[in-house]
Amino acid sequence: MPGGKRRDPGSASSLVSADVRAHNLGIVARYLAENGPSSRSQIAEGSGLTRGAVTVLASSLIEAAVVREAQPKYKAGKGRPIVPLELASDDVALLVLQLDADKATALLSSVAGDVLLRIAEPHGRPMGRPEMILDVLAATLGRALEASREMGRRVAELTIVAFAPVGGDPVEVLADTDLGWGRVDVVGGLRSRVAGIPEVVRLVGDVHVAAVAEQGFNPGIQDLCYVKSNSGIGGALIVDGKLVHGGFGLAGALGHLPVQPDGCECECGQIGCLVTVAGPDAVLIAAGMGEELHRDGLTSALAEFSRRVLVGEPVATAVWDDARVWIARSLQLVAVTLDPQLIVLGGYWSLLSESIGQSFAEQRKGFFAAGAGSAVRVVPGRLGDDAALLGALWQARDRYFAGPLEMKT
Amino acid sequence: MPGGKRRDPGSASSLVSADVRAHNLGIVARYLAENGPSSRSQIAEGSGLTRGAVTVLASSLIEAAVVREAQPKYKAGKGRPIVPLELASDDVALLVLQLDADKATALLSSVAGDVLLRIAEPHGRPMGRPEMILDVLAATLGRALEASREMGRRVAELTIVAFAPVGGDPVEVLADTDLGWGRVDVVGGLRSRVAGIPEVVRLVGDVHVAAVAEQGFNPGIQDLCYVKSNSGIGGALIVDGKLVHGGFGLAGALGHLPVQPDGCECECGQIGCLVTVAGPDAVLIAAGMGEELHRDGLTSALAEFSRRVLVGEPVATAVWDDARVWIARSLQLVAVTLDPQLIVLGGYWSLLSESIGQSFAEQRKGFFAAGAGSAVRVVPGRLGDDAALLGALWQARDRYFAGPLEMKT
DNA sequence: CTATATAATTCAAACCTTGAATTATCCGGA
DNA sequence: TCCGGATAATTCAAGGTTTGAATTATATAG
Repeated sequence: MPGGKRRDPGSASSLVSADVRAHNLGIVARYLAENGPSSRSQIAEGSGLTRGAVTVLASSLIEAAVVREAQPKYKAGKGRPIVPLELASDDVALLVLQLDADKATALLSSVAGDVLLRIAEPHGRPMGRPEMILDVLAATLGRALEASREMGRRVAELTIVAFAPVGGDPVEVLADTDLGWGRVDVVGGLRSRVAGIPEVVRLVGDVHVAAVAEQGFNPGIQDLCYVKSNSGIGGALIVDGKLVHGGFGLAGALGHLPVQPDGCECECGQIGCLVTVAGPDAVLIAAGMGEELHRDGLTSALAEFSRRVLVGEPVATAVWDDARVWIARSLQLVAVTLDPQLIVLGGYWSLLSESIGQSFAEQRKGFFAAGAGSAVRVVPGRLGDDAALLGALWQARDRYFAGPLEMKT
Repeated sequence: MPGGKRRDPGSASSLVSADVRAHNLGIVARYLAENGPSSRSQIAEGSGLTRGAVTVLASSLIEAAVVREAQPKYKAGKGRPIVPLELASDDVALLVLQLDADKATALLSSVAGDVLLRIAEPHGRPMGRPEMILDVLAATLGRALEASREMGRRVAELTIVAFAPVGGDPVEVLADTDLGWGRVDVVGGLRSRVAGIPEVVRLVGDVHVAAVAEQGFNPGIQDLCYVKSNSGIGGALIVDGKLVHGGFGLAGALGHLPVQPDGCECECGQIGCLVTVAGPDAVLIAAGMGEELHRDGLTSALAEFSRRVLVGEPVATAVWDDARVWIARSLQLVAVTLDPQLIVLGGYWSLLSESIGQSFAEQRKGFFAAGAGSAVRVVPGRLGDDAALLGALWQARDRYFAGPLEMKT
């Protein structure tokens, strides 16, 4: 029985008929996921497949209960009416679990993208204590799994959105230096706390999947740099349409870009990291907002800081005018290195993106000004806080459709 | 007649039997290119294809004269003797043309990788004059094409290795800012000077293809940063095994990384570019070697400078100790951004790679020291001045074998 | 009620690889 | 000289796949 053959993913591997079929099945399923209910002819038209082929492929998908025929909509045309196909998989769900500084969020979705359940559970636990954090995650996860069970849906895949870069092994370990977690086996820790966790579990960085989501909202963009500031400063890179992980999973950690050669020491050990000059704590302290920070928490304090800058409050403005120059310098360092088409700002920077864009333009003014390289744009993220959840969901959906029939076994 | 169908390369395209065959033909051809003459069984073993399939595929390739049966070597084993298959294509050649500051080089090669001809033509023309440079290139190209004709070989593909980043359009235009070329239609200029230029012409950056070559010599490395200094400072990035071009073709231009915030103005318009503090001219002038530079040329002067540093000559050493810190800082900026597995130093930096590595280690000492990210290594390039030529040749060969039968039409 | 138009299906044909069986070729020993 | 053993290469039926034309299905319009 071919098709289940394992191959070395590094070198070019031989192809076989079954691979063709799997690929084309994926095309049909993804077409439905992206374009909503569609007739077989529409799919054929839009995908380049033949109508006959689509018929056969659709039959397989229907038999596997991945797709079903929907109610024929009221129609206008002349000929035989359309029979819309839509994603079925009513017994399957995708689950995304995200941990923030102040809450844990669970998002349960159908493979078609419909949100089935959203839990946002506030917690007051200190982020620096892995065991307590895992308890919080486990509780939320348990509720989501239970809800899924009640709906009669099997969770095909669990994605855990981590608040920091994911270490070398992309599924097992979370290595966070900012919080001093070292290496923690998140998945193992959750398994020992909650029963019924699906086999397929992925651990992804929040900025990474957020970058994926923002790319999806900017059609045609293949090279993108996403930078976000909330708790700390994080970043992720998309090159040639694909997320960059780097050799050890740390690509895009722009918060620790040593931008200021004669700066002060960062807790990471380097000199003049971007976080030391433009990180949220540094900015709030410099703006004399330490009190708000302790009283209202980071997110509120940053929102208030942004407000003050936007209305032109002198102290905040002065602080920000200093900080955004360093941010712009960092962006230019990345821009020179990678030559992206787009730089997307997330977190509270999205509120202040215009001023960052100004600094960036000044910083970049000279650089090959006559060449095409000056076409890079700086824009605020369009998805706000949901970017990471959405990106994780899209990734999960894409993986699900990569082999729609294999996952049904 | 399917197979010739054009598809949208952006989105996922449907697959068909013919694609399977084309893919597997490519596997067989590439296997022979990489491993030399091999029997059908060896190919089957090494590629994952069935012996039966290899037989059929080989027949097609033999019929198309891409492959032929070689002389059966004297054998040791017991059973039926091996019939080695080797790449034929005796009527085809690949041509690479490279322009340096002091010479133009043409490399004519069989698709199997055998060098058929190598011309190195010194020229004293000023690099800043496109028309004169094109004359030089045209002369060398003409000689190479003529030689190929005499050998009875059709040049399937011409690759021009440019000494600077290639602009947005990856085949037509060379945009060099360091030399003030602006945008020059290199291919058009050559076509108007020389007859018989093949249809397929690619224009690539020297550091880009050099990076490809160095990656090939470091098996298993998928994320690599190649940095070279000779005339100026250039760099190229390989991410997930693939060369990065960036949105506008300028990725990896590390010479213009603004590493020194309070530095002096660069001719590119920015402040504190790496070239201003560690570029070849800056270093030679600071070391009091301006005279050697004018008398012996850049390459000789840099070789002499390297020698002085290696023997510990005080002035050169002092200059270098200052420069390599900035180089190391730049490398760390890239390392944080991209998290590569390997940083390869080319040009005269390869001679001084150890000292650069030292500075880099110090620079990096604190950074996530406990994490996996500290595993990046800095090594000298192994291929010297031929790296670019070799890389260009490998790329051309790979492209040739991507569709061995299509190219025979 | 008929003509028309569009959607979906069917089916022979062509293409691919698989995997077992068969043939080819050489070595070593009796 | 002859024969068994071993390995290489080929052959061939079988089972996938898509294609493309022909066919069937089902609506609307007049």
